[in-house]
Amino acid sequence: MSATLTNTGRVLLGMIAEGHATGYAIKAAIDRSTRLYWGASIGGIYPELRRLEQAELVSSRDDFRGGTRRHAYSLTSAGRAALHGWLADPSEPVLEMRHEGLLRLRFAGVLPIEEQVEVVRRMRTVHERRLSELESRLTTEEFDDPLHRLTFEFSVGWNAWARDWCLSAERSLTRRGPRAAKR
Amino acid sequence: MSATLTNTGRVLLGMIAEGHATGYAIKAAIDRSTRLYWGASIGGIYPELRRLEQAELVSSRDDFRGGTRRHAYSLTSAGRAALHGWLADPSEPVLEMRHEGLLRLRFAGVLPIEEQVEVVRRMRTVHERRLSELESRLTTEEFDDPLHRLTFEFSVGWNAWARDWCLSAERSLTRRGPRAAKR
DNA sequence: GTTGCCATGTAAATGGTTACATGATTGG
DNA sequence: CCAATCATGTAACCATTTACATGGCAAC
Repeated sequence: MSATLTNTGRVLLGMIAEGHATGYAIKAAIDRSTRLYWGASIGGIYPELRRLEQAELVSSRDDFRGGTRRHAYSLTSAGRAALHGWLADPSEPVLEMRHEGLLRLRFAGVLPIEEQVEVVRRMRTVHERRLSELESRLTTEEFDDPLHRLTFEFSVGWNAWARDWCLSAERSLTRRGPRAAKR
Repeated sequence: MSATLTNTGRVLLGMIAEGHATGYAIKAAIDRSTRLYWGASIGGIYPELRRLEQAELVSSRDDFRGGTRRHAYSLTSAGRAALHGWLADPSEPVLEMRHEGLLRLRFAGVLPIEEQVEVVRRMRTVHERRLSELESRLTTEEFDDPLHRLTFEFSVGWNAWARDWCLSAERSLTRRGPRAAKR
């Protein structure tokens, strides 16, 4: 039974397809790329790899590096099929966001207007920090895969857009003026 | 002890501050506004309300509507202080995304180029669907609170930006041409 | 009289993060 | 020889989602 492939499992399949063979290497690859829009933490990766192996979507061979035993995973044909099936799946993909900065702004009405602007400013710095980190990586890192680069650029663009939105929100809040307090 | 205020708890405080008194009404208000950037589901709301009450951040009085008992919550002064403290908190706010469309695109390299474009197209329709839903609500619904409107407009803008990004990604993938297959 | 909404609640399962533990290898 | 990195793993915990269950009220 192909049964239930978890979302973390799908990332693993994709990463293994790209040639990242060990749990450790996969984790590093996730941190370099999908973490921005789909995270996975090390504590969940190893058990999930074993589950995938049990489901026969991946196979592993022991690969000794000196005395260190590591598991080198590769896709089975069922795994390749599962990956393709997921990519071509016409069902609505998950899209959700947890944006505490926006959430704070949503409730900032209880604060005086100057502090409301501060809330947006702090929201902006989050996006700016992300943006400058990503932009510097864009120049220093190599992007082997064109789709890795493309999705990376999505993150750059979205953070830039959000920063600009914050700037314009700050202006519109300030324009309302420090004395035009919300009731 | 003010101790640990969970993120769901914070949304509840904010909603109660706005005058949404019952768990049910709070849930409805969340669905109308913060769901886009901070969800909470009904199963978690009632227990969390009781936890907040135990922590003395909110107080409830029984409010009978005929034979239906409902709990009308309001903020205590400690609750108001906790809300203000959170809003003014200079620490880095949470910002994360789960974007399956992007994730699929990240791994779409295993597919032929025409199907890669399809992956982006499906990602675009997600944003388009959201966008048209939000835009229609923008004209029909009333936005009592200006910050409710502002954060709502953020979601509109972000989905529009993402749709445009998809369109340009589709063009750049198509330009690469159906014969320039990825290695 | 029945459908749909208001209203509250619990239990189980899910999915994930964090922290801890271990140990080998590599490079300075 | 020490620190950093490679490598795997487990246990505890956490928040949240889903499903189920109950029942009154309002409108048609």
